[in-house]
Amino acid sequence: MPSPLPSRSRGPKPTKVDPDHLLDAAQAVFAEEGLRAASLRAIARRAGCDPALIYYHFSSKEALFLALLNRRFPALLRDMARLAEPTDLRPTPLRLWEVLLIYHRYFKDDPGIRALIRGEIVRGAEGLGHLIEDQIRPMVGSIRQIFEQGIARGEVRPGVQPLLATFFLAKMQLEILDVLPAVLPLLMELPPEGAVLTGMRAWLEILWRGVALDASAPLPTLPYPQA
Amino acid sequence: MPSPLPSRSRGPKPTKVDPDHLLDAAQAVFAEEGLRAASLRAIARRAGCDPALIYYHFSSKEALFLALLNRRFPALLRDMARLAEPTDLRPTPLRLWEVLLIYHRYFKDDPGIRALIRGEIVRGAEGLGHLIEDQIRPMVGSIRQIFEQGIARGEVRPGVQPLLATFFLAKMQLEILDVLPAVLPLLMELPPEGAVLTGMRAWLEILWRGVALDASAPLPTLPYPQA
DNA sequence: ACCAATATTCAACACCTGTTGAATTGGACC
DNA sequence: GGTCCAATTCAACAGGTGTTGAATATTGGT
Repeated sequence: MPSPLPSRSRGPKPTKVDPDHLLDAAQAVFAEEGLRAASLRAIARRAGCDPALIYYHFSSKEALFLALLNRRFPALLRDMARLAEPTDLRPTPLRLWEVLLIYHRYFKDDPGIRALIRGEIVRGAEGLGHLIEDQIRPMVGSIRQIFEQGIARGEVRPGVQPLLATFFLAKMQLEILDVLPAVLPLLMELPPEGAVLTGMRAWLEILWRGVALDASAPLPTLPYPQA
Repeated sequence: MPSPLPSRSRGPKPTKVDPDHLLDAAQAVFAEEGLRAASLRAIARRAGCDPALIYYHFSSKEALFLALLNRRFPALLRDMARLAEPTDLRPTPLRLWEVLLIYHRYFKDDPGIRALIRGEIVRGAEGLGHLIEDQIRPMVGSIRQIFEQGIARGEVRPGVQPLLATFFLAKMQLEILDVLPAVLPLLMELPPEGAVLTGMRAWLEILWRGVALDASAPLPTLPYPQA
């Protein structure tokens, strides 16, 4: 008979696929493929479900990505804002090191977001742009304040432009997280695991000597993140 | 009659579409869209011809892109190698400034290649990777030599790792060319035209103070490129 | 035991992609 | 004036993309 032979596989699964699991899969695929090349079918495959299910939980691919951003940024912004409070009287180089550590903490597992910040900003605001800017502007503001306070406290040279210094600090940290582990082993004997921390440390040394009022003053001891 | 009604538009045009014109169009589209998103149809549209014509001159999209690289890199590598010759006894900061200027000269009109260098290296060698590495390795080598000579001449701190310093110098220059003009006007009163040179200058000041043996020594006067 | 809401899949749509083979034309040479 | 080659276009292929509407199981409430 040409009966529509009921396929067994539809309907809810025994264990629900909750949206957070979808976000995990999406993050992984965005990380590997980049924002544009990551396909919903690949994300669905990773999550072990049908592409259409993504549309049950999120209204579009873009919405899925925005949800990904909103899962990560607010906490990052909070940490960054706390660090920039003027009541924090620790030496400026130490606070800048903390900035790098916060970056490291929030971005190390998420090349997808890094790629977005790195690349998509360049192309101008294509839909996502304005929202990213909303997230990035306060972050930039916090770091900038640290530099400004550093000048006011006589630790940073007055000639240094806080905004440019912020740009250098933050941009390079993204490059260190992204590119250094891939490139350093190719060109030198350093193992990839150590590359990031070695790079961060060398970077802060150069940047700090570059902006410090007294370049010959030694760096304070920098706390390393717990492995 | 169902005669095949001879279409008028085939055959050679009055003015040939030479491959170089195709490369120009490809460069423009790669620049705007990025390597992956740039379509052959868009390139053909820009060049005013049919997509199939591209396959008459180049064997594939990848070959087209490689031809683009080969049009730019050799001259860049030559300039960079000449700059790194040990007979060049000018002060190290001035030579580093020349490195930035060479970058500026060769890359300022080609965001496509910059995007490639910035992004595609990260994803590892997917076909293009190895060739890019062949072009980039000698470039990195030249800059590194300048730092090493700087140490030998007592201008650069011995503690500085030449390879990491090279990484910082070169990477940041790409960011300055790409991101700074898009971002600075958003966050500060600087006009976009001045952003690149202002950024380059501030960057060299910080980097040089960061790596110099005597951080209090003034920078030599830096020649600006002719506008 | 029924019913409604929820979570899931299937199949298709329209469109875009790199690529190719055949058809066609213009110009150069003899 | 005929012949050949180089340059160009057309039409199609096979595959991938985001997205949607309908069909279908499962679960929880009453």
